[in-house]
Amino acid sequence: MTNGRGLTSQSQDFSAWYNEIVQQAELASQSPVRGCMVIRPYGYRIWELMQGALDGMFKATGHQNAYFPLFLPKSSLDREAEHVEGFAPETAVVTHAGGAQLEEPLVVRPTSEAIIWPILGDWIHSYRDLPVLLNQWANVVRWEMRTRPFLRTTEFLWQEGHTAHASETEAEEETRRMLGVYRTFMEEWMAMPVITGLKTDSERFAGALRTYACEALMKDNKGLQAGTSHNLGQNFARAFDVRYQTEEGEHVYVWSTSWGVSTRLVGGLIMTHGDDEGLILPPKLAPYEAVIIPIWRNDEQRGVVLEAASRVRADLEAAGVRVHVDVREGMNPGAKYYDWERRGVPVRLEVGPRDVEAESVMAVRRFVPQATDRKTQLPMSGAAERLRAMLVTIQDELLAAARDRRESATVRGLEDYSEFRSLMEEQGGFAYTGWCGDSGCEQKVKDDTKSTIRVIPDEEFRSEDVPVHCLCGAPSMCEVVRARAY
RNA sequence: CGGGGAGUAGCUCAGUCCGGCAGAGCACUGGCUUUGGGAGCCAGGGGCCGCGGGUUCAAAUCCCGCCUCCCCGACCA
Repeated sequence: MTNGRGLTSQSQDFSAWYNEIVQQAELASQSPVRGCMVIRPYGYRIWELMQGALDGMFKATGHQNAYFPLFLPKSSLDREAEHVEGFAPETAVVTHAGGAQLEEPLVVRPTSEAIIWPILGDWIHSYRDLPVLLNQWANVVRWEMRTRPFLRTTEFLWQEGHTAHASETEAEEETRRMLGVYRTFMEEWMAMPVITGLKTDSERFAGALRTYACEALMKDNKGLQAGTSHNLGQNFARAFDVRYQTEEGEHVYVWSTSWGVSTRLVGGLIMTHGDDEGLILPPKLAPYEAVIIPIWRNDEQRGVVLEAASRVRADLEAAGVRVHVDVREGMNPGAKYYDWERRGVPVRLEVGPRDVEAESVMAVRRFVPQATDRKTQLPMSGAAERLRAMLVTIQDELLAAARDRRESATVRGLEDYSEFRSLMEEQGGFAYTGWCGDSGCEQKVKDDTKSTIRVIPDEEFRSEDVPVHCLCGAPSMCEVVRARAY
């Protein structure tokens, strides 16, 4: 592994470090097709845990799952002008099928608005049909020029929420509600702190009125757009003629939203917590929260130790802990330690003759903050309770550490452009600055520094002393968070 | 599309300059010994040397053409 201390300044090292974790933790591998990715079982399990948590949160907010087709007629994508302009360049188009040229080309969905809205039009007639609150788990294809495992792949897995509402107010509430759901998930499950806020027009979803986003800061001090929630206004309703009849008998366009997070979150997880030894997983998203390593010197000990290990496993499973006993033969305990450390398992439980003798197990943490013991001896009876408490602590400490890291890489109140430039050039990180509101100025800063306005932060993230000047010197219209980003 | 690098065993690569039996480490298979921080020994399996053409008695190696991948840009809600 490359040296972690070099990670903030040398993006090439970080890139190599990232790719190595993806491979060595067996999260993903390359596919024969350019930019596509094979998600391996261990990596997929992490995604499944994410799916489970998110899906529960969607259900709790009244959403239902549905599934819409992979292909959309090209003419359908063309219906919303801004939408087609934004997506057409990166779509894959099927021109031949069934041994013949198709009369109308089919677009492999880059997102599903253009297939969902023609269909929802048939479902929605009356104010009584609203709101429609749908979610879809699916794959989408976006033919990006440059790809990176999990962060930007040609095909990726995601969920996309699509809702229709009777009023603008309701749609806006929904947009904000789901942004909040994402934030809760990212902080409480991924232990990845985020800044929420509004995107500028240039970064807005193609076809949306407003786009909100969750922005996280990775360990190399680059930003990651972790999730977006769009208020689509009546744009898609107009484009696909989706109207409903009000109580008063009027026919009016519905207001809609869409929101999504993807397997990119797995990449975010790696770059938020990983270290020189490999992956570090927050307990809530770890395929195994604990792995038991049995240790023995001879056959007699082997029997005793394995018996004790399976007893511990049974106790932990009964307590709802995801646990695995590593019984692989012909592998030293040390080799197993390294193996599971690379894979980010939060706690390793060593069970050897000494432990059996003492009726205890040795718990060794993967993530060890300052002034914390790496190893803790747990009594064999009651190990489950102690371990559960330890996992809760680890989850909290990971979030706290990630938040500290982000804060120490955050600069506020910067008004001097050359200072800003060298900050982006050298350290990176989040910079809170003013913005005049001009998109030309936004573009110039991007060209000069490769940094972009990540969000216009929500109130709770704003600085106490908001800058009065934009980086260009003009009066500031609002505070913005700038960073180089993935 | 521009700049740079690389294609040889599952992986990482040496060998190419200077043509002469296809190599190493890791991984894999079998056996024995091991196991509290990456095990050791022995035996074995595995190759269109990216593709096509040329030069030569002889090409992984030299020449010509093509293809692919990686990195840095351009692109990216």
